Amino acid sequence: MIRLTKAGEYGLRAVRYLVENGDEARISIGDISTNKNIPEPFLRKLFKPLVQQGIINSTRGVSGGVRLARQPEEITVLEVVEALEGPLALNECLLDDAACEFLAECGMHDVWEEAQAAMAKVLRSKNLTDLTK
Amino acid sequence: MIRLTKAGEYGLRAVRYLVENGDEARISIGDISTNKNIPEPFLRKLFKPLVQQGIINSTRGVSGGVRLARQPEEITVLEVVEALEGPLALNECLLDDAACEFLAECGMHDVWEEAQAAMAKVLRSKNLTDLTK
DNA sequence: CTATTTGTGAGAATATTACTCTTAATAGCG
DNA sequence: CGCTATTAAGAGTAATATTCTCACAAATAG
Repeated sequence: MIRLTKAGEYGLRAVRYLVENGDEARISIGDISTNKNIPEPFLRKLFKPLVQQGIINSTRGVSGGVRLARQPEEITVLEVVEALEGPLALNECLLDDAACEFLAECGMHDVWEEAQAAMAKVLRSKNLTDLTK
Repeated sequence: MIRLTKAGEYGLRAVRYLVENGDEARISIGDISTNKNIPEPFLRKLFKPLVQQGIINSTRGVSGGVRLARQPEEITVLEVVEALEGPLALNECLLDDAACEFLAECGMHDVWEEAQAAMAKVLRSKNLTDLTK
């Protein structure tokens, strides 16, 4: 179906919330969940890859929470999407040549590659401040 | 995960087979299935939307089968992909505004729209003869 | 120590994808 | 005309991925 999943949708929504409320030191995942209408335990999971990817910074305990690890201008939308959804790959063969049993005579491989590059270019050209406009 | 499904993969493969074997009047789905290594009953189902969309022409009975309904140069890859996978929509909000509960303040909508347009442009610029190169 | 907040693992519910089996139409032949 | 072989069409089922929940563990400020 070639569509963003809830993981991407929710994750982006949460990150945008952090961009807009970046003044405050740290924001709890519970807050984000309430304000952005995202199931809390699910959202909690989504932060794991964002932290691993160096996009988000988290601390536990009282007055802990999450915040952007870098300036929003320095984080591209592509980066966030790939952290949440895995590497962009419109077709499996773009990730792993072995996945295509007809690679040599495929014909589609190059088309997908070109389409994906066009899409990636757009997502890479936007940073997190672009989302608040 | 934002990825093509087997429906798109198999369907495109089948259509390409028709482009390459267009000389013969009609080709049975069983033939395509054997030659392109696609589960037959599943492939059968994929032809329904292709026929409805006016991409493929089918007749039942002895010496029946399927063939392209138009010249391959006049069929774009986008058309085939959309017949098989449904309309291109990287996010649900691009299909139906009501799907987004935060539309007014979304910020992502325009980004997805732009990314999708870039991708669609590539897929629209390719026709079926491009797949045989 | 205690209240608070993130982290983790197992797994249930739901949606999507992939596949199979049965039914209907068609052409050709006797 | 009616039977039969052949082929597409449609209904129904199984497998897989996604989404979400729950229970508990680990860290931290005060």
